[in-house]
Amino acid sequence: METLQAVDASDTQPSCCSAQDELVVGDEQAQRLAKVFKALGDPTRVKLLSLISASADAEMCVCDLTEPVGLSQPTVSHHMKQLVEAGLVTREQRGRWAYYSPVTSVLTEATRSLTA
Amino acid sequence: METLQAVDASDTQPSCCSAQDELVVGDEQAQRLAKVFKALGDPTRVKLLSLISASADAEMCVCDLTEPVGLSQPTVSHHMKQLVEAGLVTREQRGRWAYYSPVTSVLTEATRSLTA
DNA sequence: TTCTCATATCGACAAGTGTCAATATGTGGG
DNA sequence: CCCACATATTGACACTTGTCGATATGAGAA
Repeated sequence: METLQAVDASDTQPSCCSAQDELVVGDEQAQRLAKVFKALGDPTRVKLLSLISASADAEMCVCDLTEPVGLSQPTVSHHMKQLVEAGLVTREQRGRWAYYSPVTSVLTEATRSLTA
Repeated sequence: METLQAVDASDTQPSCCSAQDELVVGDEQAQRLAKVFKALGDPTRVKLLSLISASADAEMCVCDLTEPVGLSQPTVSHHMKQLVEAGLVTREQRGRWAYYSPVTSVLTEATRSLTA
């Protein structure tokens, strides 16, 4: 099984203040940023992240997400995995349920890397 | 030929203050947001947008973009078209050259729609 | 008009993606 | 232990996407 290499916020702009400070993003950073944006390049995943962020305690399990998006449980699980791998949400197993929480900093930092 | 329906900034969060104010994005908004993020879901397009934004006058033609990304001219032209259709850049024909300028508000507003 | 050059479009191909049904994994309860 | 249930993985399928070479379009120059 491969490790889920999540992208944390600080990793989104790694060499922002290094000696070789370039205005243009490098190859590696472009790939990391694209990974984040790509995870939100599907309407279903946009809706899923929105649902999680809008929930009262910003936590939801898959069972709560399946019905709003109108897709099968395996499909929702698949989408959530991509959001986790992009670092946009975190997954916590509690009992039989998996709870997801948003990590807003990843998206805001990625956006800042392209608009600064 | 189909029209290039670009997404402008104000259209990114249309019903933000309407009577039926929902915290969760609707189907149409999810599609519009996904279209913006999807355009940045490729490392090449991330780099292209970064190149344009970093240029002195924030303007570049295709001929200047082909070499930095190391791809063929048709491929760069194809990527630029997607950025234009997503509303992330604008295209202006001046003489024989096509100049592209960044529209940062589209990305920032899209991000705000998911992090507010 | 004709030539040149910058860009866009077309056609084709390999690779990736979203979706589901079926199945596997793992967690708590009895 | 075995059962029930929530979630993840697998296999398969249609569809999309990134890329290129070849060609078309369009704008200035001669």
